[in-house]
Amino acid sequence: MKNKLPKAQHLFNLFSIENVSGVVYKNKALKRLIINYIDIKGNTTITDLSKELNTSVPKITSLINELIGEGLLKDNGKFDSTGGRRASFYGLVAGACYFIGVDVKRFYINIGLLDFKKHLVVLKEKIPYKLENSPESLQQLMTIIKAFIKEQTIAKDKILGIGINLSGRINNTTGYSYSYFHFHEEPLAAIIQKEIGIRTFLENDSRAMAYGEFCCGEINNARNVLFVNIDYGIGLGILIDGKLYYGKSGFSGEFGHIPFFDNEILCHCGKKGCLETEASGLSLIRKFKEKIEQGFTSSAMKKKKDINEITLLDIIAAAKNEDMLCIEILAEIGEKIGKGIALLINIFNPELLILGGTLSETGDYLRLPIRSAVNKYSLSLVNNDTQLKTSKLGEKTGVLGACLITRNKVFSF
Amino acid sequence: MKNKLPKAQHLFNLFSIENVSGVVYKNKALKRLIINYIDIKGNTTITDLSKELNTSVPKITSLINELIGEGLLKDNGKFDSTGGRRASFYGLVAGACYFIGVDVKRFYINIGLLDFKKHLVVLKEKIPYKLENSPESLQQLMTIIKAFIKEQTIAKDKILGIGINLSGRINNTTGYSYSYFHFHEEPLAAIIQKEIGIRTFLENDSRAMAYGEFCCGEINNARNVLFVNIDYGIGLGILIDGKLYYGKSGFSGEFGHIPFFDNEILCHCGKKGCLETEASGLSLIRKFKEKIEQGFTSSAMKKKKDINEITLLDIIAAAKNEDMLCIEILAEIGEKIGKGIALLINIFNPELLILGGTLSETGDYLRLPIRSAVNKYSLSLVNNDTQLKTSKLGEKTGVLGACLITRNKVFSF
DNA sequence: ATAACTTATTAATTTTTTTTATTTAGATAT
DNA sequence: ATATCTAAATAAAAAAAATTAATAAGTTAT
Repeated sequence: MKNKLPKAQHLFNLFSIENVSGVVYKNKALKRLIINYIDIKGNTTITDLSKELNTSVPKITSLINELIGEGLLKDNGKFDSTGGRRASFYGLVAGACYFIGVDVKRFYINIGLLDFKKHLVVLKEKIPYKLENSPESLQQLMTIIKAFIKEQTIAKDKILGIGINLSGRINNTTGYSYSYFHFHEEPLAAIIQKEIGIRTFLENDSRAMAYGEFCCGEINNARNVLFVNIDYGIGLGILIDGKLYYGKSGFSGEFGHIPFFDNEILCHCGKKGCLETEASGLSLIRKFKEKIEQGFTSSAMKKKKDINEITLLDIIAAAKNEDMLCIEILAEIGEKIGKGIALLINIFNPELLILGGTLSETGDYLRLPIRSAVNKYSLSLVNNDTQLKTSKLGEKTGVLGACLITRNKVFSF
Repeated sequence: MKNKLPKAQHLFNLFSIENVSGVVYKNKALKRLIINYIDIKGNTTITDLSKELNTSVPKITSLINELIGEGLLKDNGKFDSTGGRRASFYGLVAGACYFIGVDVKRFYINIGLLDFKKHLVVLKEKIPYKLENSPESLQQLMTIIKAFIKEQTIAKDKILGIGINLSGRINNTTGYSYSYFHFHEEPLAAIIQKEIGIRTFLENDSRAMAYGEFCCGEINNARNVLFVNIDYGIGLGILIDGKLYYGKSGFSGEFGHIPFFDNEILCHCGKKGCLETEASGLSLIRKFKEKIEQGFTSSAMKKKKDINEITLLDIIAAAKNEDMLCIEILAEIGEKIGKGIALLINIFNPELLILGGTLSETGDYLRLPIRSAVNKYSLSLVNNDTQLKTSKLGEKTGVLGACLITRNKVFSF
């Protein structure tokens, strides 16, 4: 039994509780709890587990030994003494299994490989790709994923799942995507899974980023966290009591399309007055164009011939280079985003609100107007509770989230 | 042991898991699970519990017998046969303990007594009371509660807790009320508890109503439910996965004070442009006054000399009597509330949204404009998921919620 | 009416788990 | 360096719980 490498099917069986009952069921459940606890706490001792899980030391000992035999845990040496005999501590085996995360952006893809210990062992950023709602674009996406898998040196059957982030309406349970690649009767997740041969899960991009940030960012034990994804659109990931909130069909967090303005700007969702029409990357670009057409100048235009080629990254770069026009528009947009965020704080009273997404990388140019609008527009007793932070994980966030959500799905954590 | 009536302290001990471990802990935990399950399912059989809790039949049998001895459960006869020997079914003992719920409204109080089986055995509606932020008003509230307790014929020590609903910011964990009766260093809940001698918990009114509706209304197994309390103000109770959502300090659901309008109307919270300034009972009354002052007529004014004496109930009554002015204003307000609700639906993608509170009793006059605004302003894919219902529990809602939340607190369900 | 079949309950047996006692390993004080 | 203390790990004993078997109490088909 010893040193037997765990394969995909083997691991699924370890945790599946179908058709089991009685002692077998209880042992499986306990093993899952052990893994879960070590997953959160890192290395742990038998005594600690015994207290935490209200189970006797000998029982924990025997389960731990089984888990070691199954290749999921290992003995990582001894803790420093707490006055008596030193305790062995046990941790997850990093190479027990792997997960792939694919973060699909508008103009590129980030893709990564996560091991069992939640380390992102491979991360490829900004692979050129243009997200379009066409079968060709979907085919291209799958080609990129397959190429990535081929590059990996680990045993392929140790890859237990693929998580893919898309923007728009995604039902994570059924695997349907409604905003992109909705060509067939079959759920998109199933189509991709068939093509690649590994269990595949879809997730809304903002939600995945929220989870990545929650697991790997500085969250100081916060359990109720909002993640605002400020990109071309504006998305929201909601964590309640440490768990992602989906809503009935996984459409929660459509923050960008709340009716917030009394304007006549048509949103790409078909409605008017959406928050996104005046507080998003898209509206930033629209305002930038208007200003340029009015005769204003900006360093962002230096390298471009056509104004339609301007991307968010150009404007961010220009702002960082002290370009006045870009800084001004950012402040304008920030004030409106902040008003929207004030609304969220009033409704959720969260411990932490994280600003993420491409636009959040402009730093203070966006953060300061957001912060002052939040103070202005939310109840002070409520907003005093909320820490406002900017994501520090950058492009990693979405990939991490995709991997971690997949990991949870596979193990039903 | 048999027929020993449970007293308050005895019941607390039954469920407290402090300073216990090992087998004792596990048995207590299992007993709690049994009670919990019967609480939700109603009568249950030993076989059913055994499957549900993954515990052997003999073990469940012995625990059930203990619980019967402790006066919490009783044998309620036999189920109809399912093909073989008929199973005994066990249910809660209604009179095992009681809880008091106090729903404090602006101009009256509703108060009730709930038994262990969640039946509201006593309900006194509309006890005259004027909510003012003064020590006298607090004293009067406590006097009413004490009088109510005195009236009850059950053993006083069977009343395990009192729940009190107040509007405004309430921290249910610490027992502080920030909007009303915030006179002392000590939490308000502790002050009342000391005066009355029974464990006391505070709750935000909308949240309590949400919970009352969730437990006793028609919710069709929905787990993510929003309850919009349309009264003088506009509140929101949020249920996520069947549990009340509080936020960091219990200030979640400040829906009435989201920055939603670009107006100059000063809200009682101190800010401008709150949803409440144009979509609430207060704004309804303000608009009504404006119209009357402009020379419009209404049957609601017939019985009143002073326009300042008009209450929400007057306007509701007039609308039900086909008063055109009131109906028009209701439609106007409904449209705005609906726009606010559209926002909630986009963010929460709930299975169910319940309209409650005094104003919801106007029926279609308010519901129809709300419904059409919801369709107009929320994403159709998202709002297709959401059932919109009007509360049918009426004044009971808040009292039920207060009792049930207290019951959960006492038993840490 | 009786046999055959279901399912619940109870009793007996076996297995599992906890508890308690013992041993091991290291820290600290003398 | 040795005795004393603390805490972990292991072993043995005791208790608890799960199985399995047996019985009870019904229904349904013949």
